[in-house]
Amino acid sequence: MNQVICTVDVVLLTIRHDALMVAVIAREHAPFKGRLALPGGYIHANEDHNAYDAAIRVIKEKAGIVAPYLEQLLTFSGPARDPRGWSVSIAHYALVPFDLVYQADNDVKLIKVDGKLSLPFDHDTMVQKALERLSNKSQYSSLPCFLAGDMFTLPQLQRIYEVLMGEPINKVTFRRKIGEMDMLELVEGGFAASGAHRPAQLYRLKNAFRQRLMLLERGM
Amino acid sequence: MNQVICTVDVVLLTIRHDALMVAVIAREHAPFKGRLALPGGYIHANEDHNAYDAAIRVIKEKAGIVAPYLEQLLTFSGPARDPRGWSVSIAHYALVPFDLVYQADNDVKLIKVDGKLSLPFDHDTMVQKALERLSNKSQYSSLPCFLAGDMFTLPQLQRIYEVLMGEPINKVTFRRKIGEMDMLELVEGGFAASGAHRPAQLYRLKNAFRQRLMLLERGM
DNA sequence: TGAATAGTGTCTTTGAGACAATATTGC
DNA sequence: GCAATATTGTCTCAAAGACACTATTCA
Repeated sequence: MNQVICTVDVVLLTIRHDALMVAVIAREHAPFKGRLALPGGYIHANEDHNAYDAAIRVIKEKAGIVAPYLEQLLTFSGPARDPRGWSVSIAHYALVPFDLVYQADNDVKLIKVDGKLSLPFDHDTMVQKALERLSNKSQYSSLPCFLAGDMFTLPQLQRIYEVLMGEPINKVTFRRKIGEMDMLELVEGGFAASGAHRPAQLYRLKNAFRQRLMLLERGM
Repeated sequence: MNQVICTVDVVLLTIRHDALMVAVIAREHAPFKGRLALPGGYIHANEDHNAYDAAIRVIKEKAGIVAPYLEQLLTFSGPARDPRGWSVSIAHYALVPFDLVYQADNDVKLIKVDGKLSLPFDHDTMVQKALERLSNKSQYSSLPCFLAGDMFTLPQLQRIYEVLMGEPINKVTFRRKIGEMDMLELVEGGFAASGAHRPAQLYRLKNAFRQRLMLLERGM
């Protein structure tokens, strides 16, 4: 009556060339052995403090990194989503700067999220729900900063916001909002030169905002 | 290694005399037998289609009603939250008009949520998270309508919004927003007389909005 | 008629977006 | 200087809130 399989899955997202990418790995075991799927695994009751810790462990084991941002997404459940039987998967989503995924020693493949994914289980739905959550939260928080690297320019950050929200933002408004949030500090003497034009000032997140989200009263 | 207990819990909320109340029931079995706690129970793998259906079943069994609004909240997990062992509880929250809870034949008790609750397990946290979610969603959606009855006046609805959001709303702005959402229809000849003053017009939700939320671009 | 709440009109203030002017770089 | 992008100033327009006026009921 309570034969329920308990797992966690992680929708690990990053951004590259103005495109959102999701991390997938070839499955080592049945079911769907060899197929590309979201990183995931059983909850280890003897080892994990809770599902969040299980997700941290999965990211570390499968992608070799510690994600700057990780949040519980939704829990998927039912008799048919996993051929092994009635199952529960506590889905999470993680945001990681591209360099962090790329430099790590892992077998992760990155797939653009705008095409058809055709992942096994209900992983397509998980990705879709993660994108919805991300799109919503980006409108009224500092969440997108976790996809930028340690240092970034305001035009770069604006492009990230635009990719996540799926629509252009007014430049003046964007800078006003970022100013209101008061979460960035200027990198002294740091400029990003990228061609025959004025270089952009580099910024970094203030320490206080590396651990928590800044919320906006009114959205972007 | 995968000895995990799987349950669902429901934060069933209603509003009475401008105060938010949560439904609790005396526990029939150990642990915490006799203590007031959120309605919940094991997932029945042979019977439930998924966790959402399990929550519907729990509400029906324990409170004798079908909630107009039900949504998955968060999943709570860990070795210590339930004395029976490493457990997962998929928490949901439900919104129900007061009359529906009150008329039903059940053993539900309603407690104001503003005092200290001291519920067993991590149920206090569940209630707190439900209130946060409710407060957030109320700012930019029609969610509070599910706490009103079949018919209601605009002043009544405004008071519900104010209770959920925890702050007063400008009357003119409120009516402008409700008008924009275009989700209410006037009840012909329906007025709520309540004393020595002009009676208020009764409205009801248009049919299309009984099943889905209306979202606002900018919040209340 | 007076008190009380419902409902509406309108003015003021605030904030978002448009536009454009200035700044800095490599060629 | 010219092209290209960064950064900032300012004007315009739309939305939110304040205020007040009218409407309707019962005592």
